Amino acid sequence: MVRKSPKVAGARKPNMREAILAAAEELFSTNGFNAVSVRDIAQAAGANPGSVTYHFETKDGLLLEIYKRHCGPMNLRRSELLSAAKRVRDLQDRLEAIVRAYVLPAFTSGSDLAGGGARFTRLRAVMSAEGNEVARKIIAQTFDDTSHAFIDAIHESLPHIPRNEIVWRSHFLLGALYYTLVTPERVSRLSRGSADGADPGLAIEELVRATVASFQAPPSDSTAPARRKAAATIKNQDER
Amino acid sequence: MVRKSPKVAGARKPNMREAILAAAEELFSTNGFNAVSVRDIAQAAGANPGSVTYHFETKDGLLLEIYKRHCGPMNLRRSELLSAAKRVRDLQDRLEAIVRAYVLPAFTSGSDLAGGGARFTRLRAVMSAEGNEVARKIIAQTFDDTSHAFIDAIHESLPHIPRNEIVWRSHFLLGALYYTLVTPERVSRLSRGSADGADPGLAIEELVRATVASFQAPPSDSTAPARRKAAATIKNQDER
DNA sequence: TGATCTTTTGTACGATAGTACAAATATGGT
DNA sequence: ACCATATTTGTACTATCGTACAAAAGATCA
Repeated sequence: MVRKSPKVAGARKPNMREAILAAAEELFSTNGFNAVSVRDIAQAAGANPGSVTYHFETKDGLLLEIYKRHCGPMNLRRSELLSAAKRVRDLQDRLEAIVRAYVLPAFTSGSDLAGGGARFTRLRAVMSAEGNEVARKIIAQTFDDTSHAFIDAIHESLPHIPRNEIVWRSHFLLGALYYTLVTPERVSRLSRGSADGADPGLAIEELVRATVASFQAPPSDSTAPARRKAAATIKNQDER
Repeated sequence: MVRKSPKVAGARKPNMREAILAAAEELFSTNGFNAVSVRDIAQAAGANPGSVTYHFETKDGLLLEIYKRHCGPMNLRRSELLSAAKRVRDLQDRLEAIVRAYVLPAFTSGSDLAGGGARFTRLRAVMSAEGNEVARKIIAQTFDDTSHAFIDAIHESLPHIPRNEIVWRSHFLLGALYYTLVTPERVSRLSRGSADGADPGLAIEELVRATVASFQAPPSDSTAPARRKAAATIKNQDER
């Protein structure tokens, strides 16, 4: 008897299903959904186009499976890191730990898939930019809980900042995160080669540092009655 | 006689070329390049598919023309606002003015095209996510000068921050900007309806506020020899 | 008005898309 | 060895893609 297991036969042979998933992930995340054909994916995976249909039925089904594969592990990792971060005493350090707990799983692998973290996050970035419907549904279902948990945790470490401000700023964090994964070479180009946009460690540190500071900014509404002047001057110029 | 003017006949008749450009802009910026067919564009513009070929030769040519149409005005506007911002005396206020000069033209119109600013910025976001080649070339040629000008200006108002840090943080700014235009409804959803992600005025204020704070964050390198401890603890946990 | 040029229309062609499906092959239990 | 099942292959169908191009329609000016 000993574990025959009709599916996922342990390891030995190259698993076509996995190869297709990996190829699709890579191609979708760099070229977008519509620019990649099922034939492209099959070729990259060393498979036959029919195999894709066999394993995933449709192209949408393939995308859906990629999401299902990654969402669980990544959110689990985030929960673990968030729990640990919440136990940090010092409020400043706790905030940084929370932000790091959000950012880190997006760059590194959320499961045993090699390098899958950054690739999957890049995929999510591209799908959200393309307004992909399949992705939109999954994302709202799967990530909103996590997002709320992080927003609440950040809010607790910054009680004087209104929750809406936290929402905005965590939205900006996600945008920065996505963009860094989608266009890392732009950083290298603009910094004249002295910084590598594709270096995950560096990107994480920079992103965490900047984001923590942004969360700590004073709220926009009904505060700082002074100061306003110079900014208002410029603003009037802006709008003719 | 009285103004016949072969092109751009003043107003009266609907200008097909403009209609096609507008339709393409809208469709590309919401669905991506590859998901939109020339026929879709023609239909949305009330034109014949052949007209698109006549005016722009190819689909790529149409995209190129959209970029040419907007890049000049938007960069001009940014230059004007940047010049004004640089004249602000107070360093803190100047930084805010510079950031605003960068953000504002991306939301509001850079020329007389109605509401074109946000739409075109959204288009750039989507194209960059899809790795579109036509866009990539134009962007590097057209926007890098502007980006450097802003980075330098910010650097001058924050002399103690290394230039590379400014590059990273302005990169994050652009990512946040893009993402806000691409997925505004996410803000509304997460803030439980009490904030409208699609409100440009609100988005600009929040973005400027958060970004200014992020620029002012202390540099990551070789600073703050204390503090490090708690963060390092969490980090070790992260990496197993 | 008639001649000339610009713009729009209608249609068609070859390429490629997603997917279906039967045949071929590999696999694992008996 | 045999069978049943799982997987892979090869191929074909239909739809739609970007684009070309000739004909129709509209505009401009002598």
